[in-house]
Amino acid sequence: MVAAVLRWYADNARDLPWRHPGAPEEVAWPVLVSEVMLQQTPVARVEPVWRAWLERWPSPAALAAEAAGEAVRAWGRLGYPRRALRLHAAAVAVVERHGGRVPSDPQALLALPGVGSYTAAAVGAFAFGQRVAVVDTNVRRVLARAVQGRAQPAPALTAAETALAVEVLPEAPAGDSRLPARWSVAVMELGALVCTARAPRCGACPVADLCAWQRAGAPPDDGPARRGQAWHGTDRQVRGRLLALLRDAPGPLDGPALSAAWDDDEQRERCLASLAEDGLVVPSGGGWSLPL
DNA sequence: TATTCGTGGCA
DNA sequence: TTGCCAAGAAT
Repeated sequence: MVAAVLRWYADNARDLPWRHPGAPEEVAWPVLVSEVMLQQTPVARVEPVWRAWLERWPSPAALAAEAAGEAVRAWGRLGYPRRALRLHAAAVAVVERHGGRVPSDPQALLALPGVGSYTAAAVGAFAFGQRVAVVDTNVRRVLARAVQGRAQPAPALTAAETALAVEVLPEAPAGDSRLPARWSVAVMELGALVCTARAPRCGACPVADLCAWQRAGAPPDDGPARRGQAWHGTDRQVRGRLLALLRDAPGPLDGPALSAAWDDDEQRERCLASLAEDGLVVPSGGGWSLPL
């Protein structure tokens, strides 16, 4: 399976800018930025924001020197804007705790704001070439099908899935220390381009012949139905509208200006309060602004 | 462990 | 058109 997937990746990998090779100290920050932006966000929407972000803040120190609100503004419409705040906080932590260099130590990475088990592993593998299991939704889906014979992975990451990812992670042969990391990105790419959630292109899959799910006749998902994310009328929608107004405004906005975001006064105020609690907005001159 | 947290494209 | 889903993290 390893050789087939690696061959497929060599021929089919997308040319994504954060994958361009380089010394760890050169690529660690770009990789970290990409991984945080890619959390729950499609590649196509990340790429232009990532380019502008790194042009403006080519190092953690550059970002750390700016107001957090500028990060929120530059985040644009990527969604989950708390990630922008956390990435800014991570830059500050990198400067304060690691001399401005993104750490390679897994525990140090995990300790950074906005960096969880996936992102820490991804930075370790893709920036530093470490042999660590990178378990994202793509990897989980590919392994669920190819190895476990299931249509979809469990609703939440389980210890068994992590153990399986560790089990299939290849050793680095002599002279190719980065092969385990390449395996991880290859499986992710396979999940993103071929072994997709909805309509997998099994005819184009390099491991279709040994896929447990295919061999079982591609049975439908037998797990519990996933509950969709509500949107219309939710606090998320209201928070999104409020923040959109503030992103597009040069300075603070007062109550009347923000009332344009949502008619329901009670819900609007509640959401404003929750945004303030998250640090995404701060009181400013009787109104509100992005954090300073 | 289950929820919460944006946004927009696509089937 | 509506629901699904996209390189998760924090609580």
